[in-house]
Formats: sequence, structure tokens, C-alpha cells
Amino acid sequence: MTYILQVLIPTPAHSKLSGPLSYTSALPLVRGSIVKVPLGKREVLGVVYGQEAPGPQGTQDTPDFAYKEIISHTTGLGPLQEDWLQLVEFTAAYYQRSLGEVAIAALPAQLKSLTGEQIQKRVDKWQSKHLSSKSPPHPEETIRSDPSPRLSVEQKSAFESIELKPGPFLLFGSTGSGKTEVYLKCIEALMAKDPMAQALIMVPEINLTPQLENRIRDRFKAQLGLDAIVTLHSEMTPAQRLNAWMAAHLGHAKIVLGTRMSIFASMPHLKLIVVDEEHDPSYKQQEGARYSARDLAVYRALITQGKVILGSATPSLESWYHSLSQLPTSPSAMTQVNKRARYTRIDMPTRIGEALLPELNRVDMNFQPKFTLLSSPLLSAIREKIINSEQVLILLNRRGYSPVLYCAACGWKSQCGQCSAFKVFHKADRTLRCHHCGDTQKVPRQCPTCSNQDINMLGIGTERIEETLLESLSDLKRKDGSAIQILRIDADSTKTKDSLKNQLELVHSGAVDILIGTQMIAKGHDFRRVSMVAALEVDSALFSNDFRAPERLFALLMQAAGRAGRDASFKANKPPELWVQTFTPQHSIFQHLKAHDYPGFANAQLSERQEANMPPFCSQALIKSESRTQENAQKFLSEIKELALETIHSMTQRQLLPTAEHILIYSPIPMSMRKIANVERAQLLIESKSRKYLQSFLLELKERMSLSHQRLTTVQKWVIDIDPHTL
DNA sequence: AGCACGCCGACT
DNA sequence: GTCGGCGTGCTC
Repeated sequence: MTYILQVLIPTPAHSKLSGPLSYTSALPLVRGSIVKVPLGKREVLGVVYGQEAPGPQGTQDTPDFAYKEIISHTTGLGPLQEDWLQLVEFTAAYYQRSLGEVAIAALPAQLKSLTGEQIQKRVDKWQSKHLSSKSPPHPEETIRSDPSPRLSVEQKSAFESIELKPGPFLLFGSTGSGKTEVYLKCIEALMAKDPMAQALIMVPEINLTPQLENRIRDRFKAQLGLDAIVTLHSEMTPAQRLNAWMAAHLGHAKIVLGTRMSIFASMPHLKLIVVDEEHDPSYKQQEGARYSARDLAVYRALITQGKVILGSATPSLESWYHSLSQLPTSPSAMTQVNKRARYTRIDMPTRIGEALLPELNRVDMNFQPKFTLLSSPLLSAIREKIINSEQVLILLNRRGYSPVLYCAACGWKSQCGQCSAFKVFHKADRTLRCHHCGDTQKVPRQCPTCSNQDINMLGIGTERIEETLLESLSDLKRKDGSAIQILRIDADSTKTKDSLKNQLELVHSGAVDILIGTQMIAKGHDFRRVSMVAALEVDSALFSNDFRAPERLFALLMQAAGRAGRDASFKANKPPELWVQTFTPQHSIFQHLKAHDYPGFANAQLSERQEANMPPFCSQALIKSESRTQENAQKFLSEIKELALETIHSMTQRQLLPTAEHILIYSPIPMSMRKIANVERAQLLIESKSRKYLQSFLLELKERMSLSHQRLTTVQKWVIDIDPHTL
């Protein structure tokens, strides 16, 4: 008997091949089965999507080619579940990619490279190892979990709300309020109720949160067994990933801790999803299907009838908006839009233990001498901290020594020849480096165009702050008389494996007095002896073209300050200090920051967004094109715009859109990073009040594009980014 | 997306 | 004379 199977394979989003392909099979494999199939000369991984009844029914139009037979299938793995397929379907539809691409990208890469037999072997090996130790690997007495701590009143009430209500939940809790304990309690309760149940915990970047992994292990190892907790992130080896994936897929792993990619983990008994630091931009995938793992978590919880908790001290404005029953302003505009799924907000305002909320100090740089890097009030504050053996954290989101070199005589600047960016001066190795294409050259001794010996440096980077601090504090000694230690942590200083870990350990051990870094150090790590956080050059975020920049700045500063002073044995009666150097100290963001008033900040931002009709009050899609010339990149988008206008017209006539105004097409413009590595980039913004209409519009637009494919200007690459993060 | 086939430039 | 550039075209 021969069966005909529809199989999802990794085919590109915009081509005739975007749907499932048919193959023959001697066995009637069920939907979700994992198979290997031939495609042209290649052998690719596939997922069975459906089955046609065999025989010459001829209900479908018969193709003019013979179906090929599938190569192999993996019996030991068992099929992917219906809800997983539904998640893949939703992702492909929403983010305008092919089903096969999303499905295959969601599977561990080793399934592709290993043969069917090798996979089978791995499954057998894995099964025998774990079935033989079905009972907990060690007697209960030898492994003791950390006891479940007593919850505070606030934690208890949060936990009870989550137990009682359906969610989704926005757990709005300030740093140090004990959100993690609420997550763990929810998991504990879930596992006690349903021993089969699985939970997924997502974190922004796993290498920055090793503490959480240990904490979960220590907490659940006796109850669930050591193997029941797996991690899933991109820095694992292919073999580790396959093992973790199998453990989840086969239901043995009860808790999966992972980064955004883990939203696609196959978890047949998934009942709870936690998205920690839900505002973090790293939940948005920036390649391939540009999904938001946070948004998909909400959807996945819906289809699996599980619960989802989004946790943050500074929620994304989207989530904040979804958790509001009333908008801060003009209630008329929201009656229709806010029908969308609402979140149940749970507030946890209290910091646990001794830790106090940080105190904000603003330095008005208008009253400082020109070109001051570190203001005198800030420097004196730093001195005072070091004298008291406290640590200082300095945030500056620019690495290198100086972001631009400049010749005052002829106007030459250290422009990168391949990018629309300047090469950054790195003093340590005396190079000019482009942070976008990586091109590196030796720093010129004189101006390359006019031979002027005197080249100026514009702007500051972490290297220069390090140097300036060393100079300004050269007279300063620690209590024990030894020299002060300054450590710089950024992408340059953490290139080698484990160097970040080692450097952070230096900080924890107290060997470092001042830590200078880019925003990478604000995430995840508790700096218990840090009593002061200073942010330099914050103004760019307030006047950026990127309308999400203020939101990110607020989150960064709150997060950084929240990391400080968490040591209970530390001088706890003094709040940690948060310093900002700014030319606009009167800006409202600082007032909210000073008052630790995230709701006030978020509501003010929301009002602005509403007035300007920006997300979350509209849905956006960005079509991006890349070409050798900017002209060409934009020409392609202009043609798309023409097609888009035709599409709107036609859809309105067929009443697929209520009015033409439901879709707004802007004009092609260069991307904010116009050129990278000699590739010119342009973008076309599309907006709609309704994400539903936007989605169906884009689907039809893509159809029209493939129909008139020949007529369109050819570009190197084009992509659609749904709900783009940066414009 | 791969991986072909397919016609025009500088090299063992 | 070949090796190889990347321009169309196909893959159940």
C-alpha cells in the first residue's frame, strides 16, 4: 500500500514552493511525524503535515511529475503534537513565512545532519539511559531540594491570583520584589497537581542568568529528579541541544529553561509558560521568521490551555497597554482597539529584605565645562564610594575610546568606506574599527587627506572613560592602601569564552572598585556590593528617531539600579545611588525615574503614542530591501508601494477591507543604518489600526508580488518584519 | 534557500 | 585551452 503524505520542508517564504510538498510512503505516517525526504539533489528534514487517501481518485488535479518516496522516518521520537503544529501555523501566518521554514527552524539542527538511523540510535540510547532510572536517580534522602521558602504576603497573593484566574498575567514587580519565587511556587504547585505537567521558563540571555538555572535545579532536584530540568539556548553544542530537545519532546523534562528559541520546544504536557523580563528586546528574533517569543508565549498558552506569566519591573508598553482596563487619556479611541486580549496585572511593589529603592541624582551638564566627560559632582561621589569600600558601576553604551576621529583643518572624519557609520578609535590596539562591518585599520598618524598632525577625537567610549577615571582618581587609594581597580566589560573585553564569567567573578569577589561597561552588564547579574550606578550620555536615547528608545532607557536604568545594593549584610540603611549625566535634567523621564514611578512613565508614553497613532495603537510591518545602490533598493520598494496601493484598492472593492484608510503605506526611505558592508538598505513602513487586516493585506500583497515577480526590480534581498522593534 | 545549468573573463 | 564568476530556474 502506498500513501501520499504532505510534508513540510524548509522552503523559502516567497516562492512557488512555500507550501507542503507531496511524497509517497509505504507507511501511513501520522501528522507531526518527523521524516527525511529528497528535494532535488538534497536530502532534507521534514514534518508530515497531512495524508491523502491513496489510489486514483483524481479529486485533486494530478501533477505532471511523479512523487518521490520519503527516505526515512524516526519512530522512536513520536510525532510532534497538534498544538505544536498550530503554533508553527500561527507563526508562519503571522510573520509571513513559509510553514516549512518555521517548522524546521524550530527543530534541533542535529535532526537535519544526522541520518534516520543515527537519530534512532540516539533516541534508543537516550531512552535506555532514562528508562533504567525511571525511579528518581538517587534515593530521596541523598538529594535534598532547597526548601520552599515562606512567601511574603505580596508573593502569596500573587501566587493565589495566578492559581485562581485564567491569565495571561503581567507580573509587575520591582527588581528584588521576589518575582522568581512566585514563578517557582507556581511550578511547584503545578507539578504537585499534575506530575506529567511541563513548564517553560524563558529568560532573555541564559549565559547571563546562571544563578536562575542553579536555583531551579536546587529547588526541584528531589521532587523531579536532576534530569527533569533542561536548558535550551543557542550556545549549546548541537548534541546538547538534541538531548535537551528530546527530553522535552518525550515528556521527561518537566522544566525547560531557555531563551527565545525555546518557545518552539516540543512539550506535549506544557501547562505553564513564564517570560521573565518580558520587556527585553532579545525576545524578538531578528533573522528568518522575525517572531516575538513573548507574543508567541501568550498565543501558545492560549492554545494549550495553559497559563502564561509575563514578568517585569518595567513591562513593555505593549504588555502594559494590554493590562490596562482604562487608558490614561482619550477613552474614546480605545473602545474598539482594547477588545484585544487583556492581561491580568499583578502588582508587587515591595522590595524584599533590606534593599531600598535607588535614589536618583541628575547632573545638569549645561553647568559643566564644555566636553566634560565625568562631572565633578559625579567624580566626588565616586571617590566617596571607593573610600567606603563600596563598588561603582558606570554605564556607557559605546565601546572603544572615541567614536569618531576628526580633522579640524580639512573636515576629514573616520568614516567607514563600506558603511554609513564612523570607524571607532580603539586605543588599546591603536586601530580604527567599524562596529558594523568589522573592517579594521591602523589608526593614521596624521590626517589621511591633508596630513595635519593634529587629529581630534569626538565623543567618548568605555575605553576613554576607563582612562579618564584612572587619571582623575590616580591619587585615590583603597582603605588598605592598595591601588584602586577599574574593570571594563564590553564586547571587546569579553571576546573569549568564559571571559565574561571570569570578569564578573572579579567584581563579585570585591577585587574591583569600578566597573565600566555597556548595557550588557546591566542584565541578570546581581552586584551586591555596588552601591552606585552612573549612566553617561543618556540624552541620545531621549531624542532618538527610535520611538522605543526612552522605554529602553528607563528599563536599563531601573534594571541597573535594581542590581545594586542587594547584599543584605551591606550597609542596608542607605539606598543605592543612581546617577545620570544629562543636558535635559528636567525631562519627564527623570521625574518618573526619581519617583520610581514606572506606571507614570508608561502612561505618559502611552498617551504620546496614542496621540501619534503609534504602537500599540497601531500595528506595523516593515518591508526592508538590500541592494548595491540606495536608488535600486528604494526603486524596488516604490514598486511594492504601487502594488500595495492596487492591493488596497482591490481589497476594498471586494470588501475585504472596510475602507482604504485601514492600511497606510508610507514612502520608501533609507534605513537608519543606510549602508552596511557596501550593501545599501531601504525600508517601507506599512501601518494599520487592525493587525488582522494588516495580516490579510500582506498575504495578498505577497501573492501579487510573486505574480508580477518578473516586473519587479531585482534586489539582493528583501524581508518583511512584522511588529518591528526599531524603525 | 540550495544546487543546478549556462554562458563570458584571467590563469595553472 | 580550463577554472570560475554569479544570472535564471527548479525542486514533490
